[in-house]
Amino acid sequence: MVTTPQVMNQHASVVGDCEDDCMLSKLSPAALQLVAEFFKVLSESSRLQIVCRLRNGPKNVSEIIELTGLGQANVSKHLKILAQAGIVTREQQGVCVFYQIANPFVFDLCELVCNSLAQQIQQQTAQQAALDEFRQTIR
Amino acid sequence: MVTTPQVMNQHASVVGDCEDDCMLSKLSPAALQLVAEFFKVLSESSRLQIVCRLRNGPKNVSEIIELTGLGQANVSKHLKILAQAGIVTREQQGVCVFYQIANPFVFDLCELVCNSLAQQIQQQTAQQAALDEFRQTIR
DNA sequence: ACACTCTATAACTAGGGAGTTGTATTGATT
DNA sequence: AATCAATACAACTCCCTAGTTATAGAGTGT
Repeated sequence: MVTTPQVMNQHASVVGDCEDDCMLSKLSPAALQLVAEFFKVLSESSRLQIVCRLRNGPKNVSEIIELTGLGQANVSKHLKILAQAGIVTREQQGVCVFYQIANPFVFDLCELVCNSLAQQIQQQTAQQAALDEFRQTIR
Repeated sequence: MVTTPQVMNQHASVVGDCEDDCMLSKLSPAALQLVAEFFKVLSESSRLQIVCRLRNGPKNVSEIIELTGLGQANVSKHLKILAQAGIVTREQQGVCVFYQIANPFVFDLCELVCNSLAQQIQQQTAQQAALDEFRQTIR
């Protein structure tokens, strides 16, 4: 299922067929697809919720179910997707299965997005305030 | 359509109802939803391709269509989604409409993901090499 | 006015994925 | 061995969305 060798080749070709002044503007479709798929894994609030719940240490599935309020089968599917994406790792201990964050850089990603969103909202509210002010001046 | 005021309230409540040792583990559902929606915008390779094409400066729609090979209506829809997410900005010049990256931090996001994926692949190939080596020793 | 180009939008189809329900599997307990 | 609890998986439904086709609108030159 995973096209690892192809990816490596594609990644090598990224440097090769560069016509623009910037290499990143001529990314191979396969590499873009990989990045997009990674973002897709993080693009569901349920999965994001699970990831956040694992922020301060490993948790087993039952704990995740209880913390998130999601259905058992649903959580199981999401954890599989997160594990396949390399975002979490799986470790069985007896009858329980513990999941934990594989690479904490996902929190860097989330923080970057949060900052950007906060900035956007701040700008919007500033514009709103300016509009309100203008509305008063013409009254 | 945009739930800006609610978001602000939710964001304020994030700090409030914190029971864990880490605030981020008790994120409000609304905030998570916003972050997830942002990731969703970047989770389509066509949109990611458009973003990458805009890396070295603004481009009008026709140029984007030509560079990406996507259909005209399709590109128009994607650009609308990107603009609504605040990833690109729109500027009309006569009959042409130029789009450009609103906040270059999206490239930081992509780079972080790329690095992580490259690291994963590297580990996988290392494991593959170890397996091949082992296979030879038992032959 | 007319024709032409560029961009946006509406309507439609097909495919994918989230959530649910039911079931299977695996480890622990008695 | 039997039972119970924890987790995974299969099958199903419903909704969302990417892409396409056709059309509309807006700016430009003749």
